[in-house]
Parts: sequence; structure tokens; C-alpha cells
Amino acid sequence: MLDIKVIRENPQAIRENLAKRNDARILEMFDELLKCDQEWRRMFTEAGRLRGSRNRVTEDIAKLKKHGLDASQKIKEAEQIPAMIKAVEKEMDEYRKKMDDILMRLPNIMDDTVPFGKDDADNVVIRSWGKAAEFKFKPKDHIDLGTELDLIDIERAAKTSGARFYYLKGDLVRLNYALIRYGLDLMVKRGFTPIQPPYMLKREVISGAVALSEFEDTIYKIEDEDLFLLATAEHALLGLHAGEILDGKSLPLRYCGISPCFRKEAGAHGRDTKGIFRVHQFEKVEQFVFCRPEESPKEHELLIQNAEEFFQSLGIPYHIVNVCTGDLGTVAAKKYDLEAWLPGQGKYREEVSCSNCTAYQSVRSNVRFRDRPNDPTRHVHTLNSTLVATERTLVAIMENFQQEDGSIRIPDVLVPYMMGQTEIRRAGGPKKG
RNA sequence: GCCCGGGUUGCCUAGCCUGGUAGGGCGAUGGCUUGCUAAGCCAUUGUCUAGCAAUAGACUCGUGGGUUCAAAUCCCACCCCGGGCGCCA
Repeated sequence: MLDIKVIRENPQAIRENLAKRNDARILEMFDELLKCDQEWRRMFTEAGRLRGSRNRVTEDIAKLKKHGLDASQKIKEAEQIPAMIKAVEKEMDEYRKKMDDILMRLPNIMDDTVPFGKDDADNVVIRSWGKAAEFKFKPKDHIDLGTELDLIDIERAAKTSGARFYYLKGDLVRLNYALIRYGLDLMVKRGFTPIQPPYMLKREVISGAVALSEFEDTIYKIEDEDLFLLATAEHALLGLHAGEILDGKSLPLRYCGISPCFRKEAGAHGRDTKGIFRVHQFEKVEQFVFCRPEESPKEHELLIQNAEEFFQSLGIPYHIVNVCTGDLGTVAAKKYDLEAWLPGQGKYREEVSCSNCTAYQSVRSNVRFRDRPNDPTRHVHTLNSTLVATERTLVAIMENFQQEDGSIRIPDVLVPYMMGQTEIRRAGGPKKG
């Protein structure tokens, strides 16, 4: 959410940035907002004047009564005022509601380094790492590998839970936990504070993190409760300091959240319908930072660097894209995606999303800081990045490290977390033709 | 889920019964003083609006409603914390 105070100070610059989104409705909303704000402020002054007059009469009444004098004349006078105040307040509330509604819908101001583009095809590759492995055989996709090695059972998951669920089995479960443990250790070495967050959050907290449309499309609701299943630890980590004024000396606060993630994936029909790449439930190690506004570009680079080092150490080839204006979404001011090479699909696919949300989330969630007790407060900047979404990364490992005999080599860095095991093969030896 | 007790400004606390517009302490910040044991004194201390400004006004007692000329105070609903009971991996 944009800060109404910032908008008041510089409406023209913000309007120009919003115009880059190529969406007339956004500009209409913005102009409407300015109009409502003007009206609201006018009424605010009027309401203050009325309340002031009521307070003075009320004080007179109190004084008269204190001295045992008759106050009925003043009381009669005072009786007129509440209705007038109520009428003005009612109108104010309507403007306020409209403003809040617009503010909650307006997207973030984009960073100047975001490339202009229409959709994800216009994202700009800014660097690549690793070479796509060359196979002397036709590489399989993770579904075939998972089925043949008895590591994934999608059919039975469909029976128990429906589409986009899975049973992980055997060594793949262990590899999943190896990724989590390895990711956690890397984060601790980098000085991030590990957090295991609540897996359910109140509406208010999630609204502090995401755009409204996103909420409806992705978040599962708990029946009869004001609680929603966690879609990412990001939301819980932001909520950790919601409404707080942080000590400037404590910044940057770098957290690492570990949690399952639950997503409806509404509207994703026909895309990635098979396998475990896009599912309703997965595990993720997440990086999250609260920092001073001037530090956020640097922190953004730090987060993507951590993710890159993670994938480099696994040996998975990837490239980094700078996400363009048309694909950026509502919340981020700038976003890098790390896309890993998947031999089974013959494509680069998103494994990591690394966003600088600037003040968008901190305004919505009201997270501020100051250096000294009587200083004015400022909104922090927040950033988030996947370190590893484990199911997707399992896909990348399976497809990149598959061997001709149908086994899967375990990346060296994960071997210690697999009790020394170096490869996954079918129980009872290679499958017979 | 039930029964108690609680939630007051950055923190602690008074006020609630009996409605009259938040008092005190600590801390922090700024200033003054520094010839009685390093302490002392004064001011400021949340949010919003108008104004170039000094300033003025309004709001704020967990949240939202209600009663009233007037609500921290009375009424209703909900949230959170502590204790007890029940249930429980």
C-alpha cells in the first residue's frame, strides 16, 4: 500500500510511475483517491470544529453542576450537536472507506531499473550460471523418475486428497529434509535468525502482505475461524513485527522462515497439472528482511546472492531474470526470479522469487522504525526471497542428476544429510526391463 | 470449551464502585544549573488535520458497537494475556 502522506507530498511523481503499468483503471483510481482525500480533509476540519463546540458546552455544564447551578439551558443547547457530528462523521467514513479501498488496490511504485515489458516473455536475463547437462540418453521428467524409483505417488494422493497433491516416499522424503536442513544451516551461517512460524494466520495479517486479488486466488480459509492456512512464511514473518516501532539500531533484521506452504492455485488449470512442480502444499525455506529504506537495494542483492550460492553448491544450472513491468505484480517494486534448468522439460523454470517490496508491506502492516525515542518514525522496507522451495528443487535435482541406469545422484553437499548415501536407486536394485 | 483475574500514553501504576473529559513514577530527549556528598530544576514525550511558521483544534484508556449534553468509568459483543478446571499429541 502506498502511504497517503507520501502521495500528498508528491502526487505527480507517483502518478507518472503508476502510468508505466499501462492500465487506465489504476490512474482513474488514483485520481479518485486524490479527490476523496481532499473532501475527507475538508470534512475532518468541520468535524473537529463541531466536536470543539460540543466540548466547550459540555465543560460549561460540568462547571454549572459543580457549583450546584441550573444547567438545563446549556443542556438543551448541547442536545443539538451530536446529530450534526454524526452526519459529518458518516460522510467522512464513506470517503475514508473509498480511500482505503483504493489504497488497498493500488500497486507499489516500481523501481527505475525494472525493464518495460508486457508479460513474462519480456523478462530480462541478467546472468546465467552452469551449463545444461548433456545426456547421452533422453532425459526423463521427474514424474517418470519418481514413479519408476517409487518416490512419488500421485494417483493415491488424488484418491485421498484430489488433484495437485502427492505422497513423497522413501529416499525422496529424506532428500526433502536434507534440503531443508542444508538450507537452514546456510542461513544460520549467514547470520539469519531461524523462525518456525504459525501455520495459520488471521486475515488482517495476510492483508498486510498481499494484494486482495491474490488473497482470494491463493489462500485457504479455515472454516468458522478468522484463520487462513499459511501460503508462505513471508506473511508470518512480516506479521511478526506488524504494528511495531523497531529500534533503528536493530536493523537490518534478517530472518529465515521454515514452513509448509498451502496454496489454492486457482486459475492455474492446464499449467503444470502433473507431478510435484505446482502443488497445493510444499515446504520452503524463506529469507525475509526488515531494513532501512536506503539499504533495501543492497539487501535485495544479498538475498538473490544467497539463493544463487545455494543452487550453485547443489550444482543446478540456472539463470536470473529481472522481472519486467508487465509481470511484476502488485507488491514488489523490483523482483528477480531464479529459474533452474529442467532437462525433463527442456526449459528454465522458476525456483526462487526474490522481491524488494520497499514500503508497500510496511505501510499496510504498519512496521516503522526510529533511531532515538523522540525521532519521527519512518516505514521500514521489507524484502523476501525463497532460499529453497523443496519440492520444486527436488524436481530440479531429480532431472539434472539422473543417470543412464535410472538412478539419481545425490548432490555432494546433501550427502552428509543423507547419512552418507550418494545415490537413489530403486529398492532391490535397478528396475528390470 | 467452562470459571475467575487482568489489558490505561515508550515502560510501570492511579482513576472504574459513585460518569464531568487521564494524575503520579521510571525511562528517553532538549535546556538550565553545577561552590551543600553527582545530584537538582524546567520543558518535551502517541495519532491526525489546518498553517510557510510559531501555533490551534481534534482524537487516543485491548477492539467494535450502544446509552448520555458528557464514557477509561455504565451496558452489549468480540480479541488477547495470566491462573484454575476439562480435553489432549
